[in-house]
Amino acid sequence: MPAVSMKDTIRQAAIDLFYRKGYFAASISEIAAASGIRKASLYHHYESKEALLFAILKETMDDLMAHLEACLKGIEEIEARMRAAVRGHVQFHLRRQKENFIANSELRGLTEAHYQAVVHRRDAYERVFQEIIGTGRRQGVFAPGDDKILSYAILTLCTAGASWFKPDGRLSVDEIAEIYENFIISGLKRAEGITGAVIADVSASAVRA
Amino acid sequence: MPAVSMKDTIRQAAIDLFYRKGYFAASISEIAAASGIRKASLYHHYESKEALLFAILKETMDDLMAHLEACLKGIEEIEARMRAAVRGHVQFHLRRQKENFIANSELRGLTEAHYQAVVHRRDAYERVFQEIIGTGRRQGVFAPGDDKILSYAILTLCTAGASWFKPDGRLSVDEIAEIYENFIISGLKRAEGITGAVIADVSASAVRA
DNA sequence: GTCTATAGAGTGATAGAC
DNA sequence: GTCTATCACTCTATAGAC
Repeated sequence: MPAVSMKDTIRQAAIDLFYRKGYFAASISEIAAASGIRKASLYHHYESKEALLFAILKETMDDLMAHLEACLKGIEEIEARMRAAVRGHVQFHLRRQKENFIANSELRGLTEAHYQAVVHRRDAYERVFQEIIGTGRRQGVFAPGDDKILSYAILTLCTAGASWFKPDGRLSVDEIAEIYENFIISGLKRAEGITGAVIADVSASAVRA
Repeated sequence: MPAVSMKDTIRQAAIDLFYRKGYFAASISEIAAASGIRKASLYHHYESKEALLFAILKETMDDLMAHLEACLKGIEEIEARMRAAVRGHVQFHLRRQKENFIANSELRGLTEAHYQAVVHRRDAYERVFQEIIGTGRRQGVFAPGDDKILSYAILTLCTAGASWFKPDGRLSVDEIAEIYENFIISGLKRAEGITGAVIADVSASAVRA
């Protein structure tokens, strides 16, 4: 068999184009051209443009979950679990930047059934984080708070790294992961002197409906 | 003059459709239909689809900056400034959810010149946060850290709220803003016992190139 | 300021030869 | 498994009547 199959070549070309131009702006012709074939030939490997998008998103979500489970395996202490989960999330998103970007921005291109399949996987992934946060809160390791909102906050914070990260930039994947780790653990534990007092609601005037 | 101009009606219809379907997936015909006119008539008000997108994004960015400046006006103490900035950012994003979502996801639809104009505005906005973080760090109020990365973290964290927030949901805008405020201030100050020690880099095996 | 009509290009997808 | 050719449709945008 060949080093890489045409199916994988198309996949990679699609990931690249969906990332750079967006799912709707990238055409089947372009993807085929980037793969070195004509557009009609592409339909031998994927039955539709949407099927190609779904194949990418499904595999990304499955790999993401597998990576998280591998990162958490054997770790019991709750702060260590949170650190490992954050580190794993950041690693995966920075190393597979394009796919993760697509997985977070192109869900609208999916059919209803495929959309549900991807969202169910995403929900299961988020639940792992919510469980760690809830356990830590009940153990008194983390400050009181809303598990769901905090999980969204943590996940999007790390995910966002993928949108500005440059592989040969100033900071390495692990350095960035460590910055996020410390920020998040501190945010969850709550620094001294945080009262939660509500300050004045400034200038709603500048905000329209 | 009319209560709302056709130009504004089109603007609102476009915001709604760009938000729900994405810029490329939403057509001029749909926007016109939602505005109660034919598509040819739309070109009397906006010279192209891209001009319509730019008008929305430019105004959103200008209003965002104006809102931040109003929130910070007269506040000197650094922690209070950070709280006010976060609160203002969350308020604006939750109250003008759709426009902000578009401003964060549809930049690829702009011409090069218009893209630059929006990005310059976004950079200026981010610099306000970086300045607060840097000042706080130098004053010793916040822990050592990377101003830029922390500013991206803070901004995307709050921005993300706009993607799951429901105006008549369980929590109000101000309650959400307060959760973020406390999380961020804690993250910046750093909780006790955070050493910054690097834990093992787990299972790069599950992550492909 | 809105309309009908249409230009001109590109889209996703299919038929059928090789 | 890739090709050429084409279908049926949609898209942004324009011309010109009213």
